[in-house]
Amino acid sequence: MQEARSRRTQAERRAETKRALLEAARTLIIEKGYAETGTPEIVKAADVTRGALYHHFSDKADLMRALVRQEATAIAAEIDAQTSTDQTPLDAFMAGAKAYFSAMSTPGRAKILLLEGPTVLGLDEMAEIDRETGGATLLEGLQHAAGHGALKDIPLEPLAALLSAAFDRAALAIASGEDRDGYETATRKLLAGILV
Amino acid sequence: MQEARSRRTQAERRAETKRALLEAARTLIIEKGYAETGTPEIVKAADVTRGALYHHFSDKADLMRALVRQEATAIAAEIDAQTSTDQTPLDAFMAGAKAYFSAMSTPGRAKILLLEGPTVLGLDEMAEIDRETGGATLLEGLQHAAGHGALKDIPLEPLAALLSAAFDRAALAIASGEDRDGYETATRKLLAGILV
DNA sequence: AAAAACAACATACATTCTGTATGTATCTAC
DNA sequence: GTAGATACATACAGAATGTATGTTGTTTTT
Repeated sequence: MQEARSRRTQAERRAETKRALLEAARTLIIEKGYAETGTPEIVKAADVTRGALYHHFSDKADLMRALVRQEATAIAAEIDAQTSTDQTPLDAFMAGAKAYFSAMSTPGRAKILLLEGPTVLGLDEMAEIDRETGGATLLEGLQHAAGHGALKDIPLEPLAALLSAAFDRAALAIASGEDRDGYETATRKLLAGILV
Repeated sequence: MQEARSRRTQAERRAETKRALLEAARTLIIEKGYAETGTPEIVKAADVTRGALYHHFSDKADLMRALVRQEATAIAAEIDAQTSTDQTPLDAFMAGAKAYFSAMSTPGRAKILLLEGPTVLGLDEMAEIDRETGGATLLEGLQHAAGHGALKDIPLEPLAALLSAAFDRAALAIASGEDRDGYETATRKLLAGILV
């Protein structure tokens, strides 16, 4: 006869184990960084064994990959939820920027997505994850604004890359507790300059 | 009686060993990344032993620190050498940006200073190295421009951080072989917008 | 110029991590 | 209820890091 605890479906076991691993990895990696966090430590915090980890993820980097995807998806969802009705292009961009700053302020997210992620997975894969989870919004916004006559003679893809980097930097600063108003003002002025 | 090869002064031995270690580490870390490059591999390429490495550097990260300092110093020197007579603020900034892009195009530098460095040493220490090697130029330029009436109502330190991030992103793209003209044009437009 | 002192290495070792291989328990399908 | 698959556990091999200790080369002292 089985204990009452037992009788979980495979899908449930799977999901619960992966969840526990991701949560443990998230906490530890945010606290100490990817390289300084060993798999023995992760599985101990998750209360599973290394066997479970390597059953669900091909290696340690693959666990990090899942973590990055999880955070990227969460950010995209939060931003989508805040996308209000369009105003002027400038206001629309600023609304997006503010939503991004807020979403990135969830403790540890900036570290995972902007610091550890790129070195562990590489820039190319990070860019692809960004694309898949809906990160092309900025370029689309610029193209939309360009369609209405603005941004003459500015190559849009490089511009989108520059602005994206600036937003990331602002998000990192704000998430680190630096002057939020200052960064938002500077961001607005930067955007206002090119949107004429 | 000693061989002709012998009779090196301590300072010479020291300098030569450190040079060999830094060169080997540089090549390997650029090629495979910091985490994937082991100290056994580094000392083999440098033709010394791990004992020498740990005699001159407190640990592997300390070797990376020296490498980052070396590249940061080299970049600062290259930019200083190219600083021409001042034109308009916009032209002065663009001259600085172009010099930065060129200096960062030395193969591998962008990877060391913009990718591996921040994760190994942390953002705070990278910022300090930047400061020591003369990286405050951008903020000083903005303050100078602000003294002549421009940049009204824009907090300068956040703005400098945003522009610095944009420049880094451009440098990384250009060093990766992407469209240089496009990034320079976008950079100029971004600067022109705030310099009125 | 020999000896003592010191700096620059070299070697050996203990610990820890990663990934794999193999074994066991739990669940599903028939 | 039994066969097969899936989820997990345990054991192991290889490699890397940092330290402790030994050795060689250089400078200093007398």
